[in-house]
Amino acid sequence: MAGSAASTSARATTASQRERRRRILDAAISLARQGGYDAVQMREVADLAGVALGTLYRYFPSKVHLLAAAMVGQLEALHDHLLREPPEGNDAGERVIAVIYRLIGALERDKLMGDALVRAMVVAGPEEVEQINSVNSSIIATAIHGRGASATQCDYAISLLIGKVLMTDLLGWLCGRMSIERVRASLSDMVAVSMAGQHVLEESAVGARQSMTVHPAPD
Amino acid sequence: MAGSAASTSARATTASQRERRRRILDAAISLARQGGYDAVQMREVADLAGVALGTLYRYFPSKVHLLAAAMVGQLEALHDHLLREPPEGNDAGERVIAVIYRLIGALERDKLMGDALVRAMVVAGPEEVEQINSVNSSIIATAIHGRGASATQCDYAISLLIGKVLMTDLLGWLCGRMSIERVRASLSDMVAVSMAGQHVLEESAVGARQSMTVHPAPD
DNA sequence: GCCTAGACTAGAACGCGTTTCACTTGTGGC
DNA sequence: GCCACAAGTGAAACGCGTTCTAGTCTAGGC
Repeated sequence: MAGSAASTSARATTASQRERRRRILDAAISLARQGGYDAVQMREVADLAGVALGTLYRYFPSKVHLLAAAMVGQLEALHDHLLREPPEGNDAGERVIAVIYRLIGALERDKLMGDALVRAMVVAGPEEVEQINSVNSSIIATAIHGRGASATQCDYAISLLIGKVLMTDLLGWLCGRMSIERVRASLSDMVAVSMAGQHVLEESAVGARQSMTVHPAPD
Repeated sequence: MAGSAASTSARATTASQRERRRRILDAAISLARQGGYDAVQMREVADLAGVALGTLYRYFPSKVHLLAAAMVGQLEALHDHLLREPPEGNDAGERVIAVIYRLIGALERDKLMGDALVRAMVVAGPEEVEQINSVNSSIIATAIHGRGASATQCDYAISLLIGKVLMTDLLGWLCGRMSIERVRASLSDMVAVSMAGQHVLEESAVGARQSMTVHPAPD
């Protein structure tokens, strides 16, 4: 959904292959949900999905790839959800906070899965992270400009920065070194500072990052 | 800092034990320098340090602990260096950028070691990260207020945020998903935005710290 | 001196991600 | 029908972090 078909289409050709791929991802999510990163063991995933270990590795070349793909799916689901029920708030800051809190809430409800996904993404390779960042940033950018207006490059640069702090804080929380309150506080600070300071990026045209492709807004 | 010995003293009692500990850390750094995270293999470290594997694990309960301890040492060395030759710059932003660029330069010169240290710290536990963040943030905070003035809570909150973006970007660079130019650009953005927007934290009495009062969780 | 406790050593063993291999299955082209 | 080749299977094997075991060395108390 939300263009996910396009992002994962390069591989699966046969219907049964798409089906296998889905079963594998489901198995991974299921294991993640009940035991976090460590519980997602490749042999277990293969068993649960009903495929051989070698097949699992043919579909996902490593555990990190597997979890990154799972994360993309989850984020796209969140994005869909947000598009259907846009965040409320009068200014950009409020909307961004609303979105972030919704995401944190989701992770709190499913902390173990969050653990698996975030820990995987930290060590993921360029392509996976690019995909994830792309969804991630368009979520935040969408919140910044609200519905209707289109995201500027500045919006995107800001949302990248916020996304980085978000990721670090989530990781800190999941690894047990930050309380959820401190995560919320840190992100409130970050959003407040960003909103207050973002004008400097507009002026200086520093935000011209060409390699960033904004996730296409689906309908 | 110069008193770095104090921060690691809790353990070693005998002189020979301090000596062993130092040999182990040296071995780890040496291996890291020549092959990055993956080259720091516990058996190799033990061999190179001339201790048994069990002994290595008695000193450092895991590879991550070992590398985190090594990182603290390196950061303290950098901090020492910075205290001796403070960063130049007329305003806080320039000084922070100067410090960050110096750090990036050091890592560029020794990329493999950076890889080992940063990747370890990402998954390190609370205590280790606390130590590292502490040094890290005081480096940035020192740069913000320049020599003489004392760091405010706001300075500290800002330096925490910058440190998070810094860590994420370094990780992105070391994992090959960001060019060094993009790292520099991202951090320039971050520092610019922070300096332009930090006043909002001063006003709001730095709600940032322990508890969060402002936004009720939406959803 | 001897004795005990704890530190050190050498090395085997375990767990899990990953790779490899020999074999079977199924699917499109003749 | 048949062939060939990619995809899937099952299981063994490898690498490295980590743990465990059995034996040795060393320092302090009697």
